[in-house]
Amino acid sequence: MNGRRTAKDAPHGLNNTAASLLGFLHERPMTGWDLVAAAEDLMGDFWSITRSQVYRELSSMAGAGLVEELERGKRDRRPYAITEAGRKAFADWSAVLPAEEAVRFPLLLMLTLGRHIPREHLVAAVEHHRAVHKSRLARYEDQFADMSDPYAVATLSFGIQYERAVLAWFDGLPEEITGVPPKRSPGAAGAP
Amino acid sequence: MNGRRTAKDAPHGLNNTAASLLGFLHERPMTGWDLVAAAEDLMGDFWSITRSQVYRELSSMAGAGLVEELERGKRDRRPYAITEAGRKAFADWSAVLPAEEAVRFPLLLMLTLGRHIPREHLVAAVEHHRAVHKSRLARYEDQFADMSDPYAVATLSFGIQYERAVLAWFDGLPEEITGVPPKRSPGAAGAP
DNA sequence: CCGCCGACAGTCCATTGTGGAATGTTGCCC
DNA sequence: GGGCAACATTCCACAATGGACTGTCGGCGG
Repeated sequence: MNGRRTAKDAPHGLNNTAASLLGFLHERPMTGWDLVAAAEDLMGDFWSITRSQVYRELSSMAGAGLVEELERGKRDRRPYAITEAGRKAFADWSAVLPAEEAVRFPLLLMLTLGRHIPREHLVAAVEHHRAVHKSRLARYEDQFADMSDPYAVATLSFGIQYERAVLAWFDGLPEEITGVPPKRSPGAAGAP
Repeated sequence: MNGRRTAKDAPHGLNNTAASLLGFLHERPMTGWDLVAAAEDLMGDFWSITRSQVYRELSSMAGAGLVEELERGKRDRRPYAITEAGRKAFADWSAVLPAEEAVRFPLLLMLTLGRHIPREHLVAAVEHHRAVHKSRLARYEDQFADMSDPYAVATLSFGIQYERAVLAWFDGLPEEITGVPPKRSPGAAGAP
């Protein structure tokens, strides 16, 4: 086919979560707790890592020599530093094309099956989500003000564009689903 | 067998995957294979179910009496029909507000860590994804033509809006990442 | 008529990811 | 000096994924 490298034959052996940890550890040594906080802060809604996963990956990477455990601190605090092998593995990972995104949207599932669901439930679900997305967009636009790092801005911009698209989509939903006529034309296919 | 209350004994006891299967089975009896195909076809990129998961849920729901196994057909084909209890469980599920969507976007992870990644890798990743999204958008717009069911249209519209947003976002990415100046203003914060 | 290839159908398993409960520690406020 | 909130890790059950594996059948070339 195209001979492109995919995650399958990758020589680094990292999953995305492990790679993200190594990425953050480039800045400074951190504990699992710190790493969860950093990821939550920087990528919050479009990438998620969980405590359990983080600690699991850290100890497995420690075993593989990609990170090393530093002196324990207060409260059993256990910082890890990246090693040379870790930098190498991260560099290898970064050379591989990232996989396509996965979107799991239960509301869409519900709408797809909408034919078999009472209208009032559909309406309630849509209204709920509309509110959630509205407030997320507001939050992102707020954050956008004090941002300068172009990499952080890129991620945040994605969030803003995404939320705007979702909101526009809500506005174009047909009366069968929302109970009220669309605010805009279904908008999806026609010109903007 | 402990007395603990888990998701399984919740009012409806369905996870989203199980619920989606019951939803499809409202139309007609289907096999696991058919169900995977139906889900793939209708919700493809924004909801995914896997074979393993489907067969597991089917046999567990058969045990719970939510579906019943019909006569085996050729090639071990094993259709399931929804039961009254299944309809009830689905109705209960449909009354609950769907959870928020989860977006896992490895490219965003890569960009967030972009500071530690050679520019050429970032550029390659972005270009690759741009192509993927461009062709997905084209595919959706094609499909849009022969669609009448408003529920299917709603899902497809989401796809179209989403892909357009992603493409616009690509166009606004800064030179640090793409290697070329943005085609549009970063667009995220300013007025449309 | 036979052999075999490719699409169909289901099973199994390792790994990854999620969510929450349980446990312990420490700083700090009253 | 007691108690509470925030910090930090561990453990576990369950959900979801993806690929390998097995078997079945339909149709086509020889």
